[in-house]
Amino acid sequence: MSRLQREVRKKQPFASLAQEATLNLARTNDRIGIRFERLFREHGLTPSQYNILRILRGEGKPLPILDIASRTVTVVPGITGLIDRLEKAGFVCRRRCTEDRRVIFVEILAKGLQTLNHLDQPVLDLHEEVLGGLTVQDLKELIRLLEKVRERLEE
Amino acid sequence: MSRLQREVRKKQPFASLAQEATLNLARTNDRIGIRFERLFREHGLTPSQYNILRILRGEGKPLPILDIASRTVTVVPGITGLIDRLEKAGFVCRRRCTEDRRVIFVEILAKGLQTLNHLDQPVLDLHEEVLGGLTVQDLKELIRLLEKVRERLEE
DNA sequence: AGCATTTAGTTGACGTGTAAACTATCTCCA
DNA sequence: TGGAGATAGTTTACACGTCAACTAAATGCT
Repeated sequence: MSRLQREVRKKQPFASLAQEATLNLARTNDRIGIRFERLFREHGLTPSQYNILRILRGEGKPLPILDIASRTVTVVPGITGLIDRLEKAGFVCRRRCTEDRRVIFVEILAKGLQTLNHLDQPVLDLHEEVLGGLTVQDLKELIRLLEKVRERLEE
Repeated sequence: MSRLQREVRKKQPFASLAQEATLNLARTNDRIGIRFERLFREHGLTPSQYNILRILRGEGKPLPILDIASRTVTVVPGITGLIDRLEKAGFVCRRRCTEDRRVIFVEILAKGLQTLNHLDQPVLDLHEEVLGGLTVQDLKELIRLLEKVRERLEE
């Protein structure tokens, strides 16, 4: 009986290897996500919010809202509230573009940058920790397999 | 430049292999999830709802609400609304236990069973499809690696 | 018996993801 | 120049996950 089978208290073995792999993937991702969520929450951020701040810092200059959305999994309408909350908390601000009054730039503020800086090392550490069970060979193999899966999913 | 790096339009290479693997995991899981979500939606179900129906069918008899919750990732309060919606849609019904009036059994109804039956083959097929890029060896390796990761996360 | 504690489940508040409909602005072209 | 269509972003409605606080019923201890 596999580890996963025990975890979900399943009585029947899996119908297929593919199914076992898919469920394993979901569960593992879930566990890892929980760890990061906790870390971000200590600094007043959710994973989505952290992600947006990372994008803004990485870009180095204000970005239109839809540009941000296109770089995340977040679908367009969700981004509005996300920016709202980041703005209310003082991490970013909105700035309407003067040439094209439809577009709104989002700029990361000092508080946002500071929070990211504090998080940098812990985030790196957590990445190492959650995958600490794997050797470098394992990691490379895992990455190879995951990219192989996505090759057919991203068409 | 890796596939993932291109996908997220990241300018810097990844800070570590572990980070690259974690993000790959998240993204792959996401893509797969979207496919299943679509399939379930065609039958009026969300992934969480489908999961609950599967648990009920697998058990073969009504289950107390908290027993269901403990078998899912769903945290207790979330289960209430989930059962509410399943009940309103006619997939399950609530039945109060007579010996212990605190517990409420959830029973899967004919409509729920029929819907699951219609989904069985498509679900199997989709599992095969999303992981169709991998050989049997790949699949076993992927499962091995994921379980290795979780070993240290489930403590 | 009687009161504190535990257990089962719900409610409410909030953050997020998704889809459809909407507003405001811009562009293009007849 | 003026109106059709495209584009940027918001609003609304709903499903879900999470936390904290709550109700109701059972248990257990004295």
